[in-house]
Parts: sequence; C-alpha cells; structure tokens
Amino acid sequence: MKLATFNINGIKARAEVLGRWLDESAPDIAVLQEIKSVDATFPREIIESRGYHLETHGQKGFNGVAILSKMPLHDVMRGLPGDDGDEQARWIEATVGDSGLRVCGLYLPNGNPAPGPKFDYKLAWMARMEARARALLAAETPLVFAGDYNVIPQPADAARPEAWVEDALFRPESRAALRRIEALGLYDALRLRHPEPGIYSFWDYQAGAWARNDGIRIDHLLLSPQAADRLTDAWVETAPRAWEKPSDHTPVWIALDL
DNA sequence: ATGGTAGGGGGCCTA
Repeated sequence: MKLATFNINGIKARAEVLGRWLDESAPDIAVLQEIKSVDATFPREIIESRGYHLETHGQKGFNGVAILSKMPLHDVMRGLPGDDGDEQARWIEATVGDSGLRVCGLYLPNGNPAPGPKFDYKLAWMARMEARARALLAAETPLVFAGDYNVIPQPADAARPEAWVEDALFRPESRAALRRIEALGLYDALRLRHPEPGIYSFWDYQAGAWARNDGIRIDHLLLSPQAADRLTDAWVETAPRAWEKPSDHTPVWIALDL
C-alpha cells in the first residue's frame, strides 16, 4: 500500500498536475495540503472520478487539507484539538478501510516572521500536535502523521542551511518542538530508509531555486512503531516539480505492508 | 539589502 503527502499549493490551479499525478503515480492514500478552497467549492470530480474516496477540511483563501483513499475513510476528524478559537484548517484525520491505519494529514504553520505572533502560533500549534500524537500513540496502533511540517529537521535537510538560520522553519525552537514530537516514539520514515543528505521536498518558485537544486526537506511522514514495523520503502518523487505549472512542493511517499 | 514568484480573490495577505 502506497501513501503520499503532497502540498499542492491550490487545488484549482493544480487540477491538471493533480490529475496527471493520480493517473501516473496512483497512490492508495494521499494527504494534500494548501488546497486553498472551501469544502463547498472543492473540485471533487478530479479525485472522485478516479475512484477515490475524499474528505476535505478547507477554508477560504489559505491553508486547507484533504485525505483521499481508494479504500473507504471513516471516523473522520477535522481540526487539531486544543484551541476552540483556532479557525485555521490545518489538520484532518481518518481511519482507512478495515486496515486499522489512522492517517493524520497536517499543514503545520509556517511561523514567519520570527519572532512574532505567527511564530508563537506555530509553537503553540506544535504543542497541541504533541498532545494529540501522545493521545493517539496510547492505543499502540499503526499511525501516520503526514504533511507539510514547515520544519527543516537538520542542516543536512537544506542545500544552504546557513540561509535559513533566522527562519521559522529552521530556528532552534521549531526544531526542538519537532524533536519533542518524535521523542514520543515516532519515526521519520524517509530517514529510516535514506540517511544521506541532499534530499529535498520543496524548492521556492523564486530565484531559480529548482534549477539550482536549492531545496529543503519540510514534508515528512512520522510513523508510530506499529506503522514503522510495516514500512517497506520511503522516497521523494521529484519529477512533478519539473512539470508545467508545478507546485513548489513535490510528493513524499511511503510503502507499507498492510 | 532587496526582490525575486505564485495562488486566491478581487484587497493585499500568505508563503
């Protein structure tokens, strides 16, 4: 079973890319971020016409996440617990078919500029995610936390780490918060399979970042022990970043023996 | 140091 995370940067602008990607790469499950659409106007036919079940959690203009799956999705939860006043659509969970696999799709706040209120929101959001992960892990079941984390874990995850030292994606507070989440007992799937540096999932549209391979790795799949035991492969699919009218992110994948 | 690009939505804001 293949599962991918893909920040598509706008579902409407990316209809062609998304359709091509579903046809060619055929994920069994995918989580999408930055759909930038309310649920009522989400172009569901792109996904449903290809035989997928679909659950969305959108908002107007910004953010927004979705889960699609060839198997039915149930027990869907929208929104990250811990702050009833938070109106940003950045979290969705569902259980897949009768596999028992719980998939959490997340779009972690960017947090720039740092310091500032947006950075405070990022760190508070990460504390809420830690609490949610702790609660889910207590059941000792297969869990996947997949999405755009907006955190560069290590210097090896950036082509030019020195350019990011003041950035919310690489500041010590952000990296420490990610380490706290992992320290609950989660595994970075890509790093279980690929310890080597130079693997990226995002290249800025600006300044020819893709052409110069000036990338960062910020799209991650964290696995519970019960999911990590089933991991057979993990990889980044770079090809869609070179397609016409691409997202600035590219898909990151895992294969699970489920 | 700045501005470089992109999406959504019809104003700048977010990234």
